[in-house]
Amino acid sequence: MAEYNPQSIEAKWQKRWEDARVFESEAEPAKKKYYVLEMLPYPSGTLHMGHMRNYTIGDVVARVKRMRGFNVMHPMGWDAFGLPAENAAIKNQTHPREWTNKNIAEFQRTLRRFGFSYDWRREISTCEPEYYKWNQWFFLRMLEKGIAYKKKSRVNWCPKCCTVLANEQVVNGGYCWRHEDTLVEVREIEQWFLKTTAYSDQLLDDLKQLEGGWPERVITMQRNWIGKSQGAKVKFAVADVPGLDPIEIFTTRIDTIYGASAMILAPNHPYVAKLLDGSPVKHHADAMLARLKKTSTKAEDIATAEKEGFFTGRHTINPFNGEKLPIWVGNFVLMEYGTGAIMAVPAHDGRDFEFCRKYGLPVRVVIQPDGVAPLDGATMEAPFEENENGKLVNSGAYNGLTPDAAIARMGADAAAKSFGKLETIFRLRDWGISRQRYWGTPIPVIYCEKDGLVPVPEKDLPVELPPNPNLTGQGESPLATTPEFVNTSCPKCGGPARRETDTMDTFVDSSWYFYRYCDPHNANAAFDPAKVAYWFPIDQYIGGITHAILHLLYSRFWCKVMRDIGLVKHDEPISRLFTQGMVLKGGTAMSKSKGNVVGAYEMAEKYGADTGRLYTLFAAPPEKDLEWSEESIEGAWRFLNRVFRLVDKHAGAIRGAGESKCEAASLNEKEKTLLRKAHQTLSRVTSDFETRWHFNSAIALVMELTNEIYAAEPLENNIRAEIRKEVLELLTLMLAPMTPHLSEELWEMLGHSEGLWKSAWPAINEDFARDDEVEIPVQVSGKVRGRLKIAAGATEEAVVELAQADAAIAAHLTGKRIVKKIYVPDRLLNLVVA
RNA sequence: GCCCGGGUGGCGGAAUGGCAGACGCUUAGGACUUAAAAUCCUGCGGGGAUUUUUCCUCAUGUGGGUUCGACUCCCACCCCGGGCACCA
Repeated sequence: MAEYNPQSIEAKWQKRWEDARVFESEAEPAKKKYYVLEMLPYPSGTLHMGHMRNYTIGDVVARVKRMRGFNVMHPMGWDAFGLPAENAAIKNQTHPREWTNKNIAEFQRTLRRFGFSYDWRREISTCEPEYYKWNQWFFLRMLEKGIAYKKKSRVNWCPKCCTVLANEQVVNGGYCWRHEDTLVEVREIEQWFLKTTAYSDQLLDDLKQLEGGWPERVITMQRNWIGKSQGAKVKFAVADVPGLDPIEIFTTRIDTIYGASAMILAPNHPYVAKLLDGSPVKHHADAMLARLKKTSTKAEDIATAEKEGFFTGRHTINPFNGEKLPIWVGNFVLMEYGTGAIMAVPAHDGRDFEFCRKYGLPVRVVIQPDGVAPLDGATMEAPFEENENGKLVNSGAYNGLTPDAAIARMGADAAAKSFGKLETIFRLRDWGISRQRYWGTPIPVIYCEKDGLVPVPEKDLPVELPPNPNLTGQGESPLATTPEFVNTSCPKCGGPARRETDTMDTFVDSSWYFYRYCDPHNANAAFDPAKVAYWFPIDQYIGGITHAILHLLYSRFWCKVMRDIGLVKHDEPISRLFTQGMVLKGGTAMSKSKGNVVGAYEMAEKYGADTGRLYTLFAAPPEKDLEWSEESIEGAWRFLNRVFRLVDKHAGAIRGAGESKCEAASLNEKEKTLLRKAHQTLSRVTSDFETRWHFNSAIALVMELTNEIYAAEPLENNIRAEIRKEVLELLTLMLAPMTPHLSEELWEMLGHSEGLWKSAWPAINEDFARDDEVEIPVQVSGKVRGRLKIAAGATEEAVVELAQADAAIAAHLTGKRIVKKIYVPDRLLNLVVA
């Protein structure tokens, strides 16, 4: 009697897989390909079971597809640049590279311990010059095309850190994450941007290509993020300050313009100061402005914040009817959206209604809903916001038009008189990629006094990070205070020049890394387009919902840029996306800071990788959150032991049985029953793997089969060795994608000299799987009153006759008339009585 | 406020409109053992009837509806989780 020893079994098979190079694959156009990918990890801390769930799901898919005959690429790499490495380096007086590489080694050790079927030859690390050289190369292409550009932009600046903070590092409504008593300032700094907005329409329209393959909610989140809004911009002249240009407003409802009661500006609109200069309200305006600006910070308050504002003392002219309107400043108008100025139409907009009622501004109805008594602006209690089921009133020449028709006409008229035009705006903004940090890709640009901005010539790439940076966490970019990096010569004139000291956002690295996997060691190009053409698009991408917007949007953008410079042919890089649920412990996501992690390596040491893998697949369906339970993992461990003992017990006899085959004709009843169960299980497990991704119910089915085999023990009394072989082999093969090490071991025990990795997914034998006899419930008026054993495929007449002959059922039929019979073949009979 | 998910035993969870609770955990009992662990077997939603057998009945957040039949479809509502949020 052997014992299940996962530690030795797992080490043994990992070595054999590696020696046989089982998971290595090459682009071979004659073969059907499958590219499965899990989001690359940021190597920090240690891997816990939350991470492993992601990789386990991907590995099951990869292994199933291999058994199905696909040429599978399944790579892994490291998102190795980023702030935590730099902060850790400052704290521990080490180099970010040292810290990062130590973590990578630890991550790799853990992933290998779990036996994931990665092609490790394709491993990439984004902090290596061989990789980030191509970030720089792409940047230069984008610079040529005008997609990369520099502009002044507002950034979050912490006066104590003396550096720029990312939005995520601004906490509690405007304070620094590391100095919670320090208010973050807004500063204007020159920053590099990528023109994602040049692709707004494509990024939106191509979402259609992803329908069916991506989760609906991810598509929705991206659509909202891009935020396309069709409307109009209209210029309103300023009435009582000479020499000021007109103020432009944005509206989606130009059809309501005759109902405007005021113009409202964002508190930080550049005109506010000009309008207030010399205004009668100047004396108290500053205090009010400060107050309005303050209310717009805290996210939670925005929902409950009351609309507030003040009159500037100035007026504007409605270009459509020449009406003189007061100009107000309001806290609910955002400078970041549209033009930072709106027209307030209280009768037809909820926010304007609230604001105008509060300050006593007039409410004028200009859209009269169909079929109701005329609305009265003075008394109405809620605005009429619909843009259908109504007609224009009080709108001069436009009276009687539907809102849609009015929008078209008024847009055209405004354009003809050049005070406005219909326009589509987007919420999406350009991607700011400048970071004033060391541990990132240097932006390959040089500033020369004579020649100005000069791109680094391609032959000089990569611009490498200096090995000994001046890392203090203080002051501006560390690169700026490292003279050997900054000082260089101009590629054009050879004169003295300075390098750009900003580095790139790490989302740049992850926007195209999956292309590099196709050709990871190419020294002459980011990749060979032919290899990418074979492997792309990615057939299945698996990761957390946390990346639903930024990473996936940037990746889509990058793909389109690459397509436009001729590197790839597809519009979208990822055909199918799967977002797995989180692993929780004590109700919250595992994280080091919460101290509730279950370490992956420790897990494998205690129970073995196969048990860890099986448990994460069994405990919940993959898209849902999973609450970690130490008791349940014992159950997974017990099950694998059970399977091991079963195979161990029969392996000797099976090996002795040689190559004899199961023949349907010669089977006895017990053999038939067992084979039927095995093939029925196979049939359902196959569909759980292929179409439904219900790994948890697939495992339940395999457990059920195992229980049935145990129930038939001692098998040797009734079931011939070749039948036992067939059944135990199916069991082994069905488990193989989930518990690959154990399955290999069992496969060998069953007498196979060739590795299981060479096996195809087993074929369902329909003859074995077919039921001769089925038990069906019989309902009388929808209530189950009995069960019948019937021959499979029996006719309705035969079944009804049997039912009427059954005493228990007949009892419910006596004295009643059968008014309807519903027979679902081999499933159910329902007799409706009156 | 809007948009997604989700609500089924003590717990995790199963169920193309067709026997609700598969499978696992927990737990109780039994077998094996000097004993324990491991293992194997059996029971385990509530209520009721019954002598074992077994039968009845209620039950998938709440209230309606469609249907011969609803965890599943439709309408309204409640609760939980997530995302977005004054987007003009």
